[in-house]
Amino acid sequence: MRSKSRRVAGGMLFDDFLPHLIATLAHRLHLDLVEKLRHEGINATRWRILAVLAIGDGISVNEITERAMLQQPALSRVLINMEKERYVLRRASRGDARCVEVFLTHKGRSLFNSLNVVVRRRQDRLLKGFSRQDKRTALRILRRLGRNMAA
Amino acid sequence: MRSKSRRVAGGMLFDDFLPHLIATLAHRLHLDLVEKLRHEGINATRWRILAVLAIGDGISVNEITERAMLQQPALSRVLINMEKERYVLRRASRGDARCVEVFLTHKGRSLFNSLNVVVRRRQDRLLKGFSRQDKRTALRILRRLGRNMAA
DNA sequence: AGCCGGTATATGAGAATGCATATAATGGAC
DNA sequence: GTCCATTATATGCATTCTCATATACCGGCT
Repeated sequence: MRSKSRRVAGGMLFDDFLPHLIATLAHRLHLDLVEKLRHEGINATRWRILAVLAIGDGISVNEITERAMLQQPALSRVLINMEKERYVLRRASRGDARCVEVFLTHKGRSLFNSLNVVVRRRQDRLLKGFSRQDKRTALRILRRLGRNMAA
Repeated sequence: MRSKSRRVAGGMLFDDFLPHLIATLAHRLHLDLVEKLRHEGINATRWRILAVLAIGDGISVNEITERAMLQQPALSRVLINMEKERYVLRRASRGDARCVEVFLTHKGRSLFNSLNVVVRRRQDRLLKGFSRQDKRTALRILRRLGRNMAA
């Protein structure tokens, strides 16, 4: 890569833009997802919520907040709306009346499944040209980045 | 990785959540950046704009729209605000009065430079534990993903 | 010159988000 | 039981984003 000495306009070193590259990638990944979902009338936030619930529902708002990396007030409102639209069901916990337990409805689960089909199709495009080996490497690196960030 | 046959709650295949993993990574990258910048009172959108202009300014709003991957109305307003705060300078193009040419002011450029220091410091944490070789690989993969998406 | 389709930017209205704070419920000290 | 610090969720307000549309300007045609 030899980026250390590559220059761009203004005499800045290319390395100075590495953060920009990563930010750009993150934004691209986001836009890619958003575009996939727009036709289905759903946004990235809701999609992450659906995925979290598909992995395991009956969890509290707080729990979803952490798993979907959202802020609690935002999540609270989104869940209320998603309940109005019958994608999820909110129920006060028996044990602790402060907690709201959230469940995927059948409608919500089948939305997630059908979105998954669409999303995976485009995901394939993202990995176009990657050999099996490349994919393994990519996944390993992405996970590692994720872990470093979570730490 | 053998993800093909790994199962999670609800009998779904692990692969079904790959898109979720990628979306999660993108969101994490975004949050990481946002956190880095919050203390400086700036958001991810403005940071990408500063980076684009630092690479080369005197370009039109349209041009920035593409390079920073924003929607034009959003960019228009942000630039107006950034001009009020003296980070950029907007000037009607001499050749084509429809176009607005945008320049970084000295204030804007030094903001970008100081942000870059902060951002790169945390970037290092992101790559903690990566050997020189690993970094090269990571960069290669990130670029490749970016290219595939842009295509 | 005057009209017109096309292009660049701005603006308006509504939804989403972030931050601060209010409400509701818990568990424990007394 | 009652008071209080703590936890879980909801709400208010200001800001930002998205979508649709308006305004301003260009270049070519007549």
